[in-house]
Formats: sequence, C-alpha cells, structure tokens
Amino acid sequence: MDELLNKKILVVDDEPELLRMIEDILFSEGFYNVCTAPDCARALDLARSQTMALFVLDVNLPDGNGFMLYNELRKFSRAPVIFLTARGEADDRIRGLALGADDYIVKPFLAKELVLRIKALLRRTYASEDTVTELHIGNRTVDTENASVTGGAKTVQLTAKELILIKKLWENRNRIVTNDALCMAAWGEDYYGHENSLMVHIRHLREKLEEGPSSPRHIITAKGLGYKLVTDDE
Amino acid sequence: MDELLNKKILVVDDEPELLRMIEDILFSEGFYNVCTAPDCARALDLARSQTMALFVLDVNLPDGNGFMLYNELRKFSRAPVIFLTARGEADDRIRGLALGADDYIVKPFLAKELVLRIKALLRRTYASEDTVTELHIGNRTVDTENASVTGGAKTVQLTAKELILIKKLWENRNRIVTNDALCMAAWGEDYYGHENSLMVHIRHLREKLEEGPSSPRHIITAKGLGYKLVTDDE
DNA sequence: CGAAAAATTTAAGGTTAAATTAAGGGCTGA
DNA sequence: TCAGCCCTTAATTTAACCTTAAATTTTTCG
Repeated sequence: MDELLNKKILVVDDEPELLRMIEDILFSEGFYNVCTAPDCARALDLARSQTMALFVLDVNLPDGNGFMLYNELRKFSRAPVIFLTARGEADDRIRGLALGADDYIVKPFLAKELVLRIKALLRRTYASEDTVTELHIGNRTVDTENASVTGGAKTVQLTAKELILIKKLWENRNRIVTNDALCMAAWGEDYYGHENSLMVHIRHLREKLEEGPSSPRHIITAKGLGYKLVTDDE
Repeated sequence: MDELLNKKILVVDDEPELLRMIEDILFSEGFYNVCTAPDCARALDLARSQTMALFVLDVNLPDGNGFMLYNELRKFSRAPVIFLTARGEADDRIRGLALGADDYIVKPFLAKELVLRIKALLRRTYASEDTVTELHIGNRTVDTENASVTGGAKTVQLTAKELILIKKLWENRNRIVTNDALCMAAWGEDYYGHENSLMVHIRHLREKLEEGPSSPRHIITAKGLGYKLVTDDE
C-alpha cells in the first residue's frame, strides 16, 4: 500500500486549473511524485526522462490527442493509462480499454473517484510484484522463502543479513543502491560503524552467486556510489 | 516535503515593511533561507552569487519593473517566479503566466495565501526535478540511477564526480554554469584549489559524451565564466 | 601581431574506497 | 555446557578514482 504512494504519476491535460486540482488532490492523498504536462510534447519529454508508473491522459490535447500520445508512450513504457474523456466522447477505442490493462473516466468526475481509480489501477498493475519469491540472477536462482541459492554446483543457504541485502538489491535491480541505503535496510537508521561489515556480506553474496567472486558480473560495485545488481535477463 | 523548506527564496519589493513581513511569515513557516532585495540591481547581484530556487518579484520596482528583472534572471536561472501585482494591473503578460511554470498574486493578499502559492510552486517545480533519471544529451543518454552513458559505441560508466557535475550542468542546461558553482557542487563550500581538477573531469565527461571530445558540441566552455551544457533537443 | 591569460590535454602519482582474508565473540540449539 | 554458525572487526592488499603538474593549444587583448 505504502509502496504505491511512491509511484510516479504523470497527468496530461490542457486545462491548468484541472491539472492543478488533480495534483493537489493526489498530493493530499499522499502521492508525492506527481508530474504534470499541458501537451503531448512536454508529456513525452517528461516520460522519457523518468520512468512513470501510471499516466492520466486527457483525450483532447492541443498538439494531438490522447490516443496518439498513448501510442507514443507505449513505444517505451508499459505503465497503465487512465483516459479523461468528455461525456458522449466515449468511442470504441475507449470502451475497448475496459478489457485491457487501462481504464478511463468521464468528465466531469469526482476527485475521490479519480483517486480510487488510480489506486485500483496501481494495485492491479503492481501488486504482484511484491510477492515474487524467486529471484533469477544470471544462472542462479534465489528462493527468498527458504533462503536458498540453486544453479551452482551445489545448493547453498543464505544467511539472514545476506537475504536482506539481496532483496534490497533486487528491488532496485539494474540501479545503483547506495551503501547508505543498503546499511539502512540491514541495520536500520542507526548503522554507523557497519560499513565494513556490509562489504564482507557483499563478498559472501558474491561467493554464493557469482562464478568468479573476484570478478563479479552481477553484483557490481560503483566506487563512491554503491552497488548494482545486474540480473542479465533480456 | 522537508527539502522544500531548505530552498532559497529571493523576495524583491521596494516596500521595506512588506519585505519584512513576508520574510517573517516565511521564517515562521520554516523557510530559513529567504533573501530580500529592494531593487533590480541588488536582486541580480544576489541571484548571481547564489542559486535561488524561487523568486517573488513585485511588478513595480524603483529601477525598472518585475518583467525586466524577470528577463534578466531568466538568462541564468530557470527558477520559478511569483509576481506581486496591484489590483487592475494584471495585464496580458501576467495572465500568460497561468499556463506556464510561473504564478502571480494580487496585492493586497493574505500571508497564508502567499505561503500556499510558494509551497505549491516549489512542489510543482522540484517534485519532478529530483526524480529525473535519464538525461538526453545529443544522441547519448545518461542514466543517473546507474551512472551509465548509452548511445555511443559502447555503454560506459561515469564516476562519482562526473555524475555530480553532469547533474549540475543538466539542472542548468542551456545556461552557463560558473566554475564556482560546479566546484561547489562537487567539493562543497571549501573547494579552493580544485579548479584544475574540475577541468580534468570535464575532459573525461567530454570523452564519454561527445563524438569528438576536443571539439565538443554539448559541453561548451564559456571562457572566463564556466561551462554550458547544450542538450540539442528541439 | 605578439604577449599574456585561460583552457586543453596527457600521463603519472597519490589517495581513498573497496576487496580480501582471517580471527574472535556471541548467540542458538543440541 | 559445548559446538557450530553467523556476524563483526581488523589488518593488509588492491585497484579505481582523483589530483597534480607540466607541456601544448587556443583565445584575448594591448
């Protein structure tokens, strides 16, 4: 639930007042990462520069329409879309959405209603992500339920700390995770003095996950920044 | 939320009482980095010497007007502006703002109202700034979450210092960033002696971002001033 | 045009963050 | 109580990154 609030939402509408209203409502609901754009061009710019989790698109836009924008967005993003449409405007393209991963809402709508739809759609789209128990990393598989690693010569067990760290890395796979964030995950707020310990655990993880622990291909260090988990699936 | 309070705000007005009042209110709201100036000249001085996050400009000023000042500020800052305007004074230039990134408020106004506008504008402007992950520069793309540059023959990694610098340049893209500002970003207040080092890092960035590092098309030097990042998007 | 200033460029050296290894202490379960 | 495992600590080594410096080129300005 909490996770959902941190998702990035992009709202595209040509009416500034509506835009601001939606933004304020979402903010008051706890969505702090809301971006807005008044037209297709700026929407695409924003969406390309940061990964959005959900789009809210007005069907009518000054430099095109919601469907054109939708098609452009789909070229690089799978995030679900909620269309804002005027009454009577609902054509087949819109009705077709009911079956898919997207949704629509007819203007004028109650603020509460939009929030509900957004929450529902986010949950539907991202709920299953949290419950993943098998982490595939290269040719190894980590089972988070019983803390085992298979795929190597022998199946090995992960310790408690190692499990926490690999989970944290997995949540942010293909992104650099700062040492601070890793320490925080393992020891809580007050982790001063455990930085060295972290390195040892990383070493152990490498011994259990990598072919060559000293020339890692999956747990990559970014000196001065942190570590990055590269999963290798394409 | 908290970070917004630490942003630097510059308030420009020729009435000392109003200036004091605004400063007090903002202080009591938790904005501890508020600067004030009574005229355009001093406003420009202040704004040039430290990076402001938001400007509050009276339309009427002794040595010019808010719009002239606005145009001058825009030469080196992309921070949003709130204009203070007298009733009936609201002309088209002001109304045009409703669509853009800026805002205005009609005098006399309630203190609470100004604070709300400031908070909303800061949120709108910086909520998305911090979360930008992909910087598109020419045909290369910098992913700030993994410190990588794609688009060249091979994907290359950026180092910690290089990442800080390219981010700082990006924040001020298409504007000159002074050497001082870049040094400040990379080494903090006390950067004396690192100017040469800065140049070497710039060189490395050029090697990673430019087709021809010795004839740069994106990281342009402004001799005697600093560097400018030209992004090439139209 | 010529000198001075500023910026570029290269490579080597130093510094510091991370890797590595091993040992000790504490908790847990038999 | 004791054995075994896990976590931490610490000392040493390694290597990536940052800085420095010196030579060279470019720009500015008298």
